[in-house]
Amino acid sequence: MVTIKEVAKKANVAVSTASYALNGIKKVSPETKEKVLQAARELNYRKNGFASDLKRNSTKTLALILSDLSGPFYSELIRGVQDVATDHGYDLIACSAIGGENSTAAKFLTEHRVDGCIVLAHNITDEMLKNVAHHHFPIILLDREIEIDSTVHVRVSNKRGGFKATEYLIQNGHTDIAFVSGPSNSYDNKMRFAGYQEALQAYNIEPQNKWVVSGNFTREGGESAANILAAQDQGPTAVFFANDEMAVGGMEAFQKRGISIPNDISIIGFDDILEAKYVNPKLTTIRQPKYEMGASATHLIFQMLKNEKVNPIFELHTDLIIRESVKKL
Amino acid sequence: MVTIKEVAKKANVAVSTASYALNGIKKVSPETKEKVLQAARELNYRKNGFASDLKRNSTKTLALILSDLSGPFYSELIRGVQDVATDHGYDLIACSAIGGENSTAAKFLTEHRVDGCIVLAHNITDEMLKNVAHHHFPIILLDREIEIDSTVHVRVSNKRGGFKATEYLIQNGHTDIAFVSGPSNSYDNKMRFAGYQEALQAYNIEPQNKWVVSGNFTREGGESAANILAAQDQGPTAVFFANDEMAVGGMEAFQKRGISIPNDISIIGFDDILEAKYVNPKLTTIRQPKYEMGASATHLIFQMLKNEKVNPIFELHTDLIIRESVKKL
DNA sequence: TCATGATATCGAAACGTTTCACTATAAATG
DNA sequence: CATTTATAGTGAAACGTTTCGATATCATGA
Repeated sequence: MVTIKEVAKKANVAVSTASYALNGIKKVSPETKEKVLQAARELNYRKNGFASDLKRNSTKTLALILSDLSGPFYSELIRGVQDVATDHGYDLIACSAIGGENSTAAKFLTEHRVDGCIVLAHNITDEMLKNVAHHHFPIILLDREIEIDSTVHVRVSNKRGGFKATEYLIQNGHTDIAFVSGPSNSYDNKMRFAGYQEALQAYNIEPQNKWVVSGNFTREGGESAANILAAQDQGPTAVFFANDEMAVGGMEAFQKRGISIPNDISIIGFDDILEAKYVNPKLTTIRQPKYEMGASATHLIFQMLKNEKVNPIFELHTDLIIRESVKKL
Repeated sequence: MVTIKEVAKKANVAVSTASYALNGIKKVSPETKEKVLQAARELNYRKNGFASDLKRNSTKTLALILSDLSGPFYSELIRGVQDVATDHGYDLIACSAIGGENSTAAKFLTEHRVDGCIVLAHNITDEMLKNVAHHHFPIILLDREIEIDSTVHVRVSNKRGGFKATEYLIQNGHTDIAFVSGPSNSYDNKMRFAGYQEALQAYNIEPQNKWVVSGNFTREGGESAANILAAQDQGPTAVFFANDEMAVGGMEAFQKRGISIPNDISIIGFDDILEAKYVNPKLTTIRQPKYEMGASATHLIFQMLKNEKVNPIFELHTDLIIRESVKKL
């Protein structure tokens, strides 16, 4: 491994001069600069990033912590993060939280390996975040409930979104509305369900326990939830799936049983994933501003890095996207 | 930022002792160890990862370099990488090559910030890889052509796959077979096309230029390619899309024009993406062993890190997955 | 009792940078 | 000409760890 010392020696200058030259600092004359760069080229010098980060005490890198690198995840959200980070001249890496305490995520979270983190991972414990959060290390939390000092939440108005979805079904004449829920430890899911309940109540519709079934936010979960609903003798006329992934699975399952959408049953989802407009019929859903979530989160990090005070909660709103999967009764 | 020095002072030991204690090295008595850990806990000490990497001269992390973090990309491949890396006690980070020379990827590639790299990104130039490759820094290349010393390629037998796909159509009685190609700078695409041509020749079918159209590996590209083909007065009876993404778009476009699959036209894809079995009709395609690609790539890295000699090319094979989108004529 | 070895601890050097405080030279000022 | 100022370059300290070699303590057994 060739170091800056060797470059300096080859160029016949002090290592400080070499460093200035390599970093393009004006203090050095054009000739010596060229001499140094030439030497570096000849030796194929590559700087050691750690050494430099260590000295500079800053990495100019942000980490995006995901439950699992191998997705599926919101690519638009990532694009939002990426764009803003790049704008600020920062690098972005993504790492996985699989393995909890021993995960890569944990390593990056605890060992000062980045200047800030965006956490979108259920498998990082609140405990761990508490231990690691402090004023000089900005952490942005997505889809979480707990309050931690010096930590910021970016959220979407899930409850209002759940309300809107349900209300839309009601306005189309439905009263027998099922809810297919995600994992019970998801904050998003909890809020969407709350919105559903609130809408039923607002319109004086009696909630039916048999119509809330669990689907775990996965396509397969959606399928089995649909099967459960379809098997009931007194089934619902509309289903609100707590995310699109489940809705897509559910539609598939209904159709396989010869149940037509939206003629026999209406479907609404949540998220507006890419696929939503490619399924048949196209899925009516609640859109989350995913790009904006990523971008806002990242903006917040930079504000925190500049020691500006920021509001501990940042909420974005949702939109109803009307397509073809809901029929007026 | 509390350092190991402060921990040592608080525990009344030398910093070396503190280091031994914190790293769980036997040399230190149980009592002092506890004393140190206690002090560390009280001070909320977090080690500085760089300093430690710098000294140890190893990071125990691998980087996966992707064209764009915000996908779409092969999650199974990533899972393969992840699993093997974890098995070896290594961490994995993903970074984006957007921005070329100034990308995060470039930074990780050049600045010794990881112990090895897997590159799945067209936007990293061959030039750059050449500059950075050397014996102590394992780099595995996916979907690339160039030969660089001390660099290893993991490939899939794209050509045989392209051959198989085309042959399957031929065996089903098709002779008028279109090819929808990906970007011309993709090695994968080039080989799949070569397989297509070879199969036509093997069965004495005259290739038709008007039936090879370009779709850029994207869904939209697939749609427009399908539209071009559908507009021809003498259209093909079967289409081989060079990847599934395009095939899905193409199917949508055909169906929108009232052309039924597979009754009016047969479709075959390449990749076997998750969606392939969810579209209607289910897509017949060539499966790439994506998990195995990731896993093999990572295994190769570890062999290289152990200074074992490895073959510069590692090829995996493809399988024909028969579903519903091809009809026997 | 005295050498022997094991055990626990310590001090200091090292990893490869960056940057501060300085010096030497040359140019500019009055 | 004497003095200031700007410029180009240097040496050394520092960043926070790990680890080598040395030392001190103490029990062991001949």
